[in-house]
Amino acid sequence: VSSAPAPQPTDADRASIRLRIGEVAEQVGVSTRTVRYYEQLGLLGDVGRSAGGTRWYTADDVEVLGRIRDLQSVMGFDLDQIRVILDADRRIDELRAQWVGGADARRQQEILTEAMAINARLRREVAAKRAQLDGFLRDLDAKAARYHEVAAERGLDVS
Amino acid sequence: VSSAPAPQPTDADRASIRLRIGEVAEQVGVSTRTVRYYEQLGLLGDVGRSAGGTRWYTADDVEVLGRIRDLQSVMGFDLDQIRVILDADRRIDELRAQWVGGADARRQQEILTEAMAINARLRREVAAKRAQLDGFLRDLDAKAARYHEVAAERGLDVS
DNA sequence: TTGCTCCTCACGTCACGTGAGGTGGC
DNA sequence: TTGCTCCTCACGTCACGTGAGGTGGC
Repeated sequence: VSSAPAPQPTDADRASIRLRIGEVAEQVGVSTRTVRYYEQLGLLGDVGRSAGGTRWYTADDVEVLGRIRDLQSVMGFDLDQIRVILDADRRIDELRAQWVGGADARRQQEILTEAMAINARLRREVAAKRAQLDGFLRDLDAKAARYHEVAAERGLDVS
Repeated sequence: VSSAPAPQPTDADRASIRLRIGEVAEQVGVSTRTVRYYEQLGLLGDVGRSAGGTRWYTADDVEVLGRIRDLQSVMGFDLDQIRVILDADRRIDELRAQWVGGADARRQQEILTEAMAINARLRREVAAKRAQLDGFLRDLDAKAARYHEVAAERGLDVS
């Protein structure tokens, strides 16, 4: 952990960064088995390999893995649902790359509309989950209050 | 769905209510297989049976099943972690029942202290999860804003 | 050259899903 | 008595965990 400010990686850096599976697994907080499993399911696209067979990962791969982990642990989605979201992400990146190419405007609109719909649906689901958590929090606070009452009634020391 | 106000069940009602597995499963929103699995793991205590072998559930059972489902779907806990919380719940209920009995004050204090500790830990975990969800929500809003920008730049209609 | 990390099977586990084949209860 | 629900195996699935046995790379 350096105290110097982390240098912002340029696009060239992002593409040239080459991490081994153990490094990305630790950065993302999953096991190497998990990283290989996601590749097997096709969630990571094409993963680079050295001549000897060792996998090499880029900064983009790390970002995707972090996104999978978030969608899984925070929202509880299964890998099929996550695949849909990742696919939309990728199509949007593609669209962004075609910015100069001036591709079919009709197709661009389709992709953008779909991405916005997925984003909006996700937002609703996250908001609903937040509401559930708030209810949970209120229950816990009510319970804590009751515990304190009982302790006071019985003269128990639970400071 | 009746429009009349639901009568509050008395303690006697709660104990005498007898539901079959399909009814409780539907009320809680899980499968009958899941209800049997939780019983097999010992999360439900002793479940009643008719002479023919059919399981009978009380209102208390429905409450426990709902709690399991919440702890699982909202917080993402596994069944071993949930077992710890349910056990604490049960010890607290026991303590409440011993109110008149005037049991060992030292033991009561132990139980109450443990329940409060579990409650406090749970509260911290729920609050942390809420913070994660808030971060997620901000990301989604930023993304939606970018989509709208891109659409405006390119003159796409994504109303 | 020595370790540490990587590789590919392949079986195990958790939390159920999903029939198969048979009995129970309003 | 007729259905619909319940019962118990038991195999399947998803998302990995966990060795076994062997090779790779600074």
